[in-house]
Amino acid sequence: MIRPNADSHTQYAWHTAFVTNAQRAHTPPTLEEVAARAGVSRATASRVLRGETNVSESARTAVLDAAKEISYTPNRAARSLVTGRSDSVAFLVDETEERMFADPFFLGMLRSAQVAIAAAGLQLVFTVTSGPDDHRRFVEYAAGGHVDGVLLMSLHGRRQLPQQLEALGVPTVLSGRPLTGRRTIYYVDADNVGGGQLATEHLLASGRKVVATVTGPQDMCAGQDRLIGYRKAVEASGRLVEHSLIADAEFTQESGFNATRQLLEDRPDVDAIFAASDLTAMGAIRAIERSGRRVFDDIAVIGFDDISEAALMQPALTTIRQPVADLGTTMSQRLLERIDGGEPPKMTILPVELIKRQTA
Amino acid sequence: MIRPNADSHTQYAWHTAFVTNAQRAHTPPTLEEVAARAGVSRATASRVLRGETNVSESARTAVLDAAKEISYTPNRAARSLVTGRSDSVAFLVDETEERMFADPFFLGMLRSAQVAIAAAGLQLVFTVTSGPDDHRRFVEYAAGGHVDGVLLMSLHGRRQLPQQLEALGVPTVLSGRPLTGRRTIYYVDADNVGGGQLATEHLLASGRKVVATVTGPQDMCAGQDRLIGYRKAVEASGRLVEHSLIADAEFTQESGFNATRQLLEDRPDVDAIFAASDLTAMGAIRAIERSGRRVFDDIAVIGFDDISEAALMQPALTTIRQPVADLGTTMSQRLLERIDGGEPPKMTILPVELIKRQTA
DNA sequence: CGCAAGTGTGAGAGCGCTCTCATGGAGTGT
DNA sequence: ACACTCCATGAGAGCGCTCTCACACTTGCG
Repeated sequence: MIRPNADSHTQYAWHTAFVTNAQRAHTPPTLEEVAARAGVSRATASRVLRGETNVSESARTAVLDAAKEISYTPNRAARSLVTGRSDSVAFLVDETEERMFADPFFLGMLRSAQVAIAAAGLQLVFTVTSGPDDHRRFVEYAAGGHVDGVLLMSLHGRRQLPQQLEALGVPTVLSGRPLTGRRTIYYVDADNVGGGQLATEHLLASGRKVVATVTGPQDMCAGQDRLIGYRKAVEASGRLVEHSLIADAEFTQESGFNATRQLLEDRPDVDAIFAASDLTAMGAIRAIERSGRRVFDDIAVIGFDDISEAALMQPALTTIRQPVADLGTTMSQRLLERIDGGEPPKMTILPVELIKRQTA
Repeated sequence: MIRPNADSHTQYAWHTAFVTNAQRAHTPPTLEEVAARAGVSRATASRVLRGETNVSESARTAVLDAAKEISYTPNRAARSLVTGRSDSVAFLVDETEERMFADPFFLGMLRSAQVAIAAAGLQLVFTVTSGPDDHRRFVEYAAGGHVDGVLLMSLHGRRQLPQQLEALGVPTVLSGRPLTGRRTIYYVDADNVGGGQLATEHLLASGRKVVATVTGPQDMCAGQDRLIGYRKAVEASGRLVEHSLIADAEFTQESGFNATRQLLEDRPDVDAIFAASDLTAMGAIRAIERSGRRVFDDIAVIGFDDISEAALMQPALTTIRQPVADLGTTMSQRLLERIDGGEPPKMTILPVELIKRQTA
């Protein structure tokens, strides 16, 4: 082992010391060295560095000084080995990378999670899975104790991933209400039902007569719930929910465009559309314009999400704002709390908000 | 330690076994257990699992079977502790999160890096730094041996981060030609000079007479080089490079809009614009339309990057395609090679490509 | 003044793995 | 048959840290 000047008490940080082997040049300082330099035992040095209080003031400063002098950073692997914690959490998106990166929602979640997790001193391991093979691999990986917890985004269908992870003792917090095992799973979600309702009520209240909806995918709770909200509002207004006013789409521009084109053919009398996402709404607007009608004047459109493009586009999109940053932050907080052994609320629904712009 | 059925040779995977303590329920199987079950020593089991060849066939299958039966996954922390490798690399973006998430370029890089790194069996630790404080913290972190290498994106100005990391023995690969230390730093970049030249030549060749450019930030090589390309092409055509045809901007829509508005006031005779990025081009187009002129008919516009919006917008944007996926993949490969002790080429410039659409 | 309780400290075990080195048995050459 | 190499294997050390436990030493109280 090459450890130059190990006992020469040089005042320079270890990494500026001369070394011969360029490849494996660096042997970072160990706790042992800090302890020796501070004149205490490894145990005491460890206590100081971990912030325990039952240490004398003199020992504390000696250790802190020594650590600083040699630029000591604890070796996470060693700590991890004994504590059984890895100080990292996985950010897992159950989508193809293509869709993950196409959707501003995920990016917003990644962003806020990154900030929250980094602030707690843990690292974010970023993972994308699509398909059962990936799931199995990830479960194995998590089982190996490589992450202390999982932030799980956008679970499709009735997949059992969260249950499996929890069974392995890996705390998991889900984004979006799960379709199964609602009792046992921790999740954070936006008020999708309330948002769908709010959007539809707004269209109705502004005097629109024939309010249609372009839905999201029905294998995800966000898609389901926003449609439920639409239904509720229509029924509350004393009307009948007409099947011909419900056009199925995904959370993409493309599918929104196609669904709306068909909708406008089937029901030329439509004068308002609640699109289940902003991307869908953008597709709907293109379809409306393509059909020769005018947005707002002929057909009002309201979206869902409030992605950044919504405010910038022409005309600016009226939409239901989802608190993406809050969602990510709350998920992270819940997870961190669970990792520390706490018992935060199992579910949290965050409120949404109507953002009135030019399309409705 | 709770380890139920430790020696009962149950055929069930360990994590389905009954356990009492809900909090720390799980003690994943260890190599020791695999070895015992296979009737070999820890050393031999380790050899098999690491894929060494000097093991008898009978031992190999016994170990593999045993590992499968108890769903064994090696503990990375333990391995890491002895090998000194962490099997993870950092994806570090030297920007505020805001800008990181606003720019499709970074997202594309993140995407391709994620795929490449995951394929190699390593994990991607995602980090965003802005400012010297963050840099210092990151250097400390990397010094602790927590990552085997760093993918560094978008280093601004003359920052010394890559040099520091290399000095610590942490292999680093940069995206974008560094402004300092070019000799010692590994980097991958697109042919920005060639791209700028190609774009400008295309405008000139299609009969445009007064070709302006809206630049990128001049504290980054991408901004500098694209401008150099513009200059080269203008000079090669036998014209003079006019200062009044160079409008300064950042890689954002907003700044592209403002710079172009000013440009059109100063030089109403402009009939073509090379914008240093697609976002800039989008801003430029808005400014052109706002001024009452028509894109292409009055003023041709060409961008740089070929972000996904470029193909979708109306009119579709002519641009220089940067091979983002290749860039990320190549960076990752270079880094992996270096981590394995190889000596890949220090610099790589990937070719760009003219994508002709409707604006030029 | 004696005993219990409290406080700071160090010795040492051990987390799960890799890797070196010694060993023994099979194969090869003379 | 003997020395030799070659190969599969296991024993055991040790990576850097945390944590338990025992030990001295103080302090408080009857």
